[in-house]
Amino acid sequence: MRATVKDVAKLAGVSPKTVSNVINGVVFVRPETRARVEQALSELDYVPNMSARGLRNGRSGMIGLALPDLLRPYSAEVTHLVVELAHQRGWGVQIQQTAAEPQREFDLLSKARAHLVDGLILNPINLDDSAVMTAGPLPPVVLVGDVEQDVVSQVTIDNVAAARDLTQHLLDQGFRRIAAVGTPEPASRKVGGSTDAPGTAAARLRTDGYHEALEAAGIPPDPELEIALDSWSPEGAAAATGRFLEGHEPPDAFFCFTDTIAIGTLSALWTAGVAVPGTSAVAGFDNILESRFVVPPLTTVDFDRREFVQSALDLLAERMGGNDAKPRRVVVPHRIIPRASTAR
Amino acid sequence: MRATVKDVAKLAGVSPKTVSNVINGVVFVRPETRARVEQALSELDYVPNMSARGLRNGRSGMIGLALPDLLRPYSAEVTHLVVELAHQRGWGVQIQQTAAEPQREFDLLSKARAHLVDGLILNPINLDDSAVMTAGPLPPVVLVGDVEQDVVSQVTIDNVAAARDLTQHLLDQGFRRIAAVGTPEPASRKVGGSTDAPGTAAARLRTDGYHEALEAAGIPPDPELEIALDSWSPEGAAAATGRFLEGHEPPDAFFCFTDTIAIGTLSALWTAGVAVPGTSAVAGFDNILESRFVVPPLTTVDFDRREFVQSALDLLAERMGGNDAKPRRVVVPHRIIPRASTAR
DNA sequence: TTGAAAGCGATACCAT
DNA sequence: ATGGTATCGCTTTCAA
Repeated sequence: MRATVKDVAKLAGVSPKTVSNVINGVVFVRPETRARVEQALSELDYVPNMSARGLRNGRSGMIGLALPDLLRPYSAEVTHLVVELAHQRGWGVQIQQTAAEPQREFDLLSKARAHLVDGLILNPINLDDSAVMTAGPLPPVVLVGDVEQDVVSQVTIDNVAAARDLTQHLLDQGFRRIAAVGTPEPASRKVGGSTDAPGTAAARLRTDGYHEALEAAGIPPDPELEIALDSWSPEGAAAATGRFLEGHEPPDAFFCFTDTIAIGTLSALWTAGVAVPGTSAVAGFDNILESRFVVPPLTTVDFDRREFVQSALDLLAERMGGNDAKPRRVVVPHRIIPRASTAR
Repeated sequence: MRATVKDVAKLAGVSPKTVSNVINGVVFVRPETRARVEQALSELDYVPNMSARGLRNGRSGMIGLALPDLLRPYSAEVTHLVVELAHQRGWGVQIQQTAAEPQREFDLLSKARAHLVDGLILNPINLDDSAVMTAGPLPPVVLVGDVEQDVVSQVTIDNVAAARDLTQHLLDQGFRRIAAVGTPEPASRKVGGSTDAPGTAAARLRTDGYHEALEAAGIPPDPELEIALDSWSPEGAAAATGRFLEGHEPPDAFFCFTDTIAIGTLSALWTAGVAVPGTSAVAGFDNILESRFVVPPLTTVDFDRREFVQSALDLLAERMGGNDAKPRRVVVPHRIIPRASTAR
């Protein structure tokens, strides 16, 4: 059986309270008492029982992280940073994937209220389905990503501006016929009751920015050049781009709504024998680690992911501190990284 | 204040025990009693306190997952599967990254003994530093990956055979001068006290397989063709491959010890203007999702990741079930996926 | 500064 | 089938 504070107290000849004081190091303990307790602590190889501590304190020392799809390199980068930066604050991270069923978000909310996690970082697919819009008291929650709301704190980038800037970069390169890959399903094709494809909120905002830039350049958006995807994956992008190329001349450029999509599009173009750069250009979004190393290196939208995650944790800490101030919204700046994939 | 079993019991006019019985649904409860309790449950929006339950039951319903580096697409795939398959068993997943400091493995072990997690899936970098080799009783642990041990259960692939098979594939394609990227630092270059580079155990085993295949073909391994890396990353691989190309003619083929490495090597070859396939071939290891979509599509070693993770969870469940049988070892089969990157 | 005792919330044993 | 009660391990009043 594992040692408890009582065992330690008995061995050290003190009371459980004193042991607790030593462990938590808040009040002053006489050095010799402290030494005796520490001796007993290590002698018995004492490990505190977190469940008991959590029950007593009402805090678990863990936060939850809910991402739509853990499979993507982007998710890996976010997870990596959340784990590292949360660790610095002494928090553990429980991870959850929500794309499979929106229900999962509610599960996590429940777990939060069940005191299994003290707070939540949530990347909702779209706000309508999101559990945060539910009635009732919320645990500390911070949203990352694209949905529009002011119920809880949020960290995001300006998707519309970023998409506009990237499209502008393509226009500046002299490209006129610019396809967008990852746009939302056209309304006409939406079937009632079906779940939206992943990334819907981002898809809409990025499409808006793309349209704005085109229109500002006097180019009417062409629905034929908007390629919707079942999923924001290389598979989906390669398949959709391949089908597109069967029915259309290669456009001057493809604006892919994530780098992961761009990898699929590049693959389809390679298969079809379309030169990149040369015949078509390709740009992505997110600046994942791999995008510098794909062939050709990928022009993309970058933002400081560490700052992004750090902000999320700051906001969460604010909430967890019992701060009832108005939810805050942090917008992390972005910039275009031009690389060979959009060279002329 | 949130409702407790007591509150529910009072409202339903029953005892806490009955409420517990209804919630956990083990023993029979009279339908009308059950109905009253369920009514009260939802009326008070009851959420069980996991800390309390954990304290009482000695189980938290969570498992820990410790990977060296969460940043890699491979880690993302493993994490994705662990979360999904653990969810099916009703387990939550707490995630930890260990490459930064080996210390972290001990932290997780501690957390396990602190009953914050009921079991652990550990991918140790190398066994020497691993916390599982420490003395003392271990919580339920399953190792995934490459180290040789028989202290705890383990799921792995046959790295030596896989590397041999892949090298043989390259030989079969007619390549003779085959470089390996990701080999362990030569012993002479190891500085005392410095931490091993990530993936050391795998690096050694894959190097062994590579050597075996070469020797079987009558080709003496050439240390000049063994390219060590600081880290198994695209950056590291691109830099090392670039340096290699400055001093050497391009070899017939590069055997990269992960797909992530291969992406970096492909990038460096592209930058140097070396045709792939054509002048050099490139092969990877792991068959990450992206490898089918890189340019050119990457020959690699595949194994069923779902089976891999499912086995790990099976083994863990065995341990967590209090089974004290001998640790088991599951070897998941592998196969070579030939793609364009090693075409002649 | 330290000790004694109560209590966090859920569950299991022992009754009935 | 259900109720009373002790208990898990820790922290925190309240006293001394």
